[in-house]
Amino acid sequence: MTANKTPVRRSAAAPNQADGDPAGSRAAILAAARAEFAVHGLTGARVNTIASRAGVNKQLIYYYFGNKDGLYRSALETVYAEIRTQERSLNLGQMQPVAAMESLIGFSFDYLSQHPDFIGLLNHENAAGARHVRDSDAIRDTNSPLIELIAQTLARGIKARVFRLGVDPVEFYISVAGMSYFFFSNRLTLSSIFGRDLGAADAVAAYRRHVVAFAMAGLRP
Amino acid sequence: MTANKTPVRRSAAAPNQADGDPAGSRAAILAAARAEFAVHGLTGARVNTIASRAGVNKQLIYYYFGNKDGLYRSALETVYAEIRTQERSLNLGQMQPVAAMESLIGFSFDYLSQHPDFIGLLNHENAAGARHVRDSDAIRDTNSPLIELIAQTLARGIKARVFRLGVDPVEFYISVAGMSYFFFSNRLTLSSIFGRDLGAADAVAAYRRHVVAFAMAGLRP
Amino acid sequence: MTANKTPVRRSAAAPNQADGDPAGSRAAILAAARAEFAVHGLTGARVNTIASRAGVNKQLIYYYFGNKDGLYRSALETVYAEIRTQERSLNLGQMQPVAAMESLIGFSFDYLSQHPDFIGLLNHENAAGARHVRDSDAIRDTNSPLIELIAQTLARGIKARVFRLGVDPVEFYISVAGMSYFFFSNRLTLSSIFGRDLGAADAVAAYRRHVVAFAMAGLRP
Amino acid sequence: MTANKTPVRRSAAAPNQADGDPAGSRAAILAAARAEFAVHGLTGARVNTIASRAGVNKQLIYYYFGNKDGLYRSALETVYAEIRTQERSLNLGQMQPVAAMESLIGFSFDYLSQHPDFIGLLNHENAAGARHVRDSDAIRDTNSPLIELIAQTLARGIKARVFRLGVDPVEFYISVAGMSYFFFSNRLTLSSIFGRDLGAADAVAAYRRHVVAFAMAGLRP
DNA sequence: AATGAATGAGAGTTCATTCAT
DNA sequence: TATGAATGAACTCTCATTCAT
Repeated sequence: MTANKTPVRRSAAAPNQADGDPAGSRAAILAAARAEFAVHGLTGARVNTIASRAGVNKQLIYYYFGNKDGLYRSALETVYAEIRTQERSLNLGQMQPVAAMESLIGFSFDYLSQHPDFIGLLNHENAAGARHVRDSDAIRDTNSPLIELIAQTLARGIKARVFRLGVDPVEFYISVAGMSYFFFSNRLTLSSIFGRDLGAADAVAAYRRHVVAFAMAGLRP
Repeated sequence: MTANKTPVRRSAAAPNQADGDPAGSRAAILAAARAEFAVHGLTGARVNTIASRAGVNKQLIYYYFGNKDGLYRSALETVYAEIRTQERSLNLGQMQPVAAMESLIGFSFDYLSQHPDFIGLLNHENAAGARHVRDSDAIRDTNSPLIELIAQTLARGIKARVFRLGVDPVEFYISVAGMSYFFFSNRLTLSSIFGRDLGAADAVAAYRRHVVAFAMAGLRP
Repeated sequence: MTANKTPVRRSAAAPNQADGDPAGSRAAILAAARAEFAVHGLTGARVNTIASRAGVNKQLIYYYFGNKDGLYRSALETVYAEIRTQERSLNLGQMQPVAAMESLIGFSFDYLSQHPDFIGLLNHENAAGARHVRDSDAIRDTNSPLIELIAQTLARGIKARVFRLGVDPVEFYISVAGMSYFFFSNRLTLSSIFGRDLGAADAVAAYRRHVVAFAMAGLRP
Repeated sequence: MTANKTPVRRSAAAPNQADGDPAGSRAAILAAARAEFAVHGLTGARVNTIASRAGVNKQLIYYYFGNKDGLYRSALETVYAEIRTQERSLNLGQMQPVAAMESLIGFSFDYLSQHPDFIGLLNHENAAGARHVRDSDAIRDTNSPLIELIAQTLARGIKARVFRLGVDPVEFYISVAGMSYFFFSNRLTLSSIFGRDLGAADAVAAYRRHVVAFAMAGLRP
């Protein structure tokens, strides 16, 4: 009667839930939201689905995030914060220009490979006018270190006569990211059209090698 | 939509409508559908919106296309048919390998630049599992001549010692298309993040030059 | 097989419904709305209740009136239009001033007696800030003939030395209407407080006599 | 309510709150409740709004009043208790009948003028069936001294030959209260309809004079 | 006395679709 | 070929209320 009075909880019913754990509930909602929004976009996503995937009561979403839009904004900001954190952990200063640039290209490829949510969210956000990214201080204020990294590495490579002159860092970034992004983003239609399974591990590995080689070739003097 | 809906007279109100013109009505619906699906995807698109943009009665959509899914499939097939037609009109056989390849890269860039609907439809289709592209005989059967064109041009260039060996046509195509596709697809978020208007005419022109130069550099022996 | 093909309809299920009769459906919705809004106000009213009382599908309300607010506005305008029509049918020109004024006071009493919806709608509208009345052109533009009638009758009575000078028509109207309005509007609490059933027919009749006598006494020179 | 609800710190934010002051919290809740119920009625009122206006945690309302209905009942009883107290402070015995009656009419007008909450609560209570007034012992048991005061004053006036015979005190009360009540209760719609601002101080003062004069004229022998 | 977290029921509204002509 | 009327299912969101501390 005294000890173990903890009432029976409905835990373990849903996979990601965190009952009685505020921070956990919030995190579970965000994780489920990212996945759902990535696939269906803001309009197409279902709050019901997010709630049940997160293992929480639907209304808790409104309690924490106000409305669907607020949840979407939070999911978007979380995703951007994550990639920025990853980008910041890149340490290329010690490496030779060529190796540094190869790392950077590889990182870009690998990140997209491992974060399909990021791609999905960005695609829908762009299709819908990118209003949320534009309006989010949190996203705009934590800017990417990549452009700066690229610029520095390009400069070092030019000095070392291994890279050619006249490459704009932003354009270079867009090209490199685009080669990877398009591969993952459009993998399904491309696989259908070409009759080749681009999701297979060896296809991915081969394309990774191609991207690195191709981009590096584009930098040669 | 507000008060006292005494049936709204819609004639001559909508720009794309074609009263009493069967083929015109059908075409107007398809055009409106493409635009709507491109922005919102299959789930997010609204049949009501498509009808009013096309200037036709909503029920006419069901009369012609059965249901929303049928309309989506038709829109998708139309869009693919269009790009295939354009691709087929490319005539590179007479050109030198370098010029031919530059034409091809430029064509890919320009087509995406001029057909944002195509990008939007593909993005949503991929996000939703690419089921419709996979299941459409019409799309799969009219396969792209680009891979073959690339392969032939690469071979000619290798023979002429202007291109290097070992470039896979499909991978090359994905890289080249990706550089352009990502630029247009993600133009809005990229503009926000980089604080640079990538929609401006000079930015587009500059990036086009970059893409051609960069891809060609990647082919040098 | 040929004749009597009319499919079985669910008619006669709900009392006020008018299946397949657009004007009837619209009217049934409005009637149900008036009753519901009169009792519960805009916020408290339930669209579900209105639909089922009208015997129509809930969504038909949105089809015809856009939203709850549009329905409320229409109900309010209908109710005002009705009382204006009744007021206009008053014909006092032929009567002697005293008889004319007694008719007018009696009309005001009787109308409120027979239209509890009108009272309920007005009470809620005032409680909520009277925004809809203020914003409705239809209501403001069809102004009441009562003030003019009162003014003319007062003038005739003064000339005939049966009414005193210095009575403002608007203030007189408000007083007379108020005596009746308050009786019907607050009948329930007044009955409770005074332990007297003010809804009983004889109580109503007695109060009617009182109002006429009291108001007329107030006009004596 | 918008994004990222990290628990809003509400202390010192709301004007009426009384942190750590039990009686103050209770009073703040009641005051907020009266205002909210007066405008929106029992059904339309929002517990959330009352809590935030009172500057207290929503749950505290349940701690003190059980549920929304209990809070409503308390608000209603408080309001009735207040007017009864005011009524009891009237001291007309020393005054001449005419002056006494004028005081009484003026009191009724002034009280309604100064207590719009009272009007709002009564209106909604009547619209909803007056169940709470009927069921509240507290309200029914502390009956109004006004009817007795009116009866005594009328009797004194008849004796002094300044009032006529045959005026029923309850009917007289309803008429007098009605003239004032309707003016304040329906001020907004009346202002709209007549295009005259009945909330202006001079309009109120003029109408007060009218009511007193009109009612007194109705009592003349 | 006071609070943050959580929930079930139900509200208004949207939407694809069908009916009937 | 074309349209207005009508509907059921589902969706976002609100709200009173309870839990647990």
